[in-house]
Amino acid sequence: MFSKACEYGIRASIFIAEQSLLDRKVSLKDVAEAIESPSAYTSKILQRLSKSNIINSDKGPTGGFSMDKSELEKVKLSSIVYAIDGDTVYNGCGLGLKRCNADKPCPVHNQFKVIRDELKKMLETTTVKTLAMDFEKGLTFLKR
Amino acid sequence: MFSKACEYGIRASIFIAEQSLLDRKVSLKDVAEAIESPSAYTSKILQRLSKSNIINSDKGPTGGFSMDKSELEKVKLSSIVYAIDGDTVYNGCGLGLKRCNADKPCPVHNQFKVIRDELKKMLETTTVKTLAMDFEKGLTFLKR
DNA sequence: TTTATATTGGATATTATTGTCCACTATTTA
DNA sequence: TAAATAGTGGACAATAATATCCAATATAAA
Repeated sequence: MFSKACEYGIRASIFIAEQSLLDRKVSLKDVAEAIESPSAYTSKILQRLSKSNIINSDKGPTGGFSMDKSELEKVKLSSIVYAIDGDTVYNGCGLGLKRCNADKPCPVHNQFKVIRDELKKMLETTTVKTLAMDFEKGLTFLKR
Repeated sequence: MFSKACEYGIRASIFIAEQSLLDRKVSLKDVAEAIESPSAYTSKILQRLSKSNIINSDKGPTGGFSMDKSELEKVKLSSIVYAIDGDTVYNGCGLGLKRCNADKPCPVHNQFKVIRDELKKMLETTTVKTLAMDFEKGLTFLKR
């Protein structure tokens, strides 16, 4: 569904959000351990999220990654997916055609449209804050 | 969503099915041209579909690929996807966790379950025959 | 202002996927 | 039985995705 980079990105964001709700900045190492991901690779992903203004990053001692508590409910899963995987999830043809659309549809265009629209709606309505709160309560998990 | 191999596999099956409905066997070259895919790579994919008994293949002159007209409505998209991509579409965790399930769910487990179940249902109820008939009518396209 | 710490950015390595090449086998027809 | 045709299987090549390494930069605190 998503690239591995995007999966790490979502998991990392949820962890950073959860820690930010507790007023804690986290280091790259913290993130990589929390979501069980290769840290150097995770670093690249966090850079992209930072450049897309989804997370904050601060250098130096006392530095680390964080998210603004006040803006947390504005961050939807769709923003993260878009920042890392672009819009292929929404616009890419299910059968890989370059110019597949309602006028010149691939054989599964309509069937996929239903699924895709559902997915889009879900990503656009799910906030990182909600996911972070569930994670904080121990209801969900970010590794294994 | 699916691997490129799987996309080619689905497109190839629809083309072979359509031609079989017209009682025509098709060559590898025919398939590759019809779906605009690299023919040597397509060959490998057709081999897998053949081994999974989704398509027939005959060697020698007058040989080629075909599907049994009488069994065409029994062939669902799900069989093709399973033959090429396995069950990751259904069972893989949306965030890449190895042991994600209802008991120990990832943060988006439930949200994804809804989408995934829809997708599964769609793949299991869509027959290649229907898709081939729409394609035959010129309603859908397999390349570009 | 020096030191320690943490992210950044670029180069590089590894792995999986996608794609190619070619000799071989099976089969039909002449 | 020879020749032509079409798929098969194995090795190999190219590309993209994933992952690593390390020097550079920024910054806080001593």
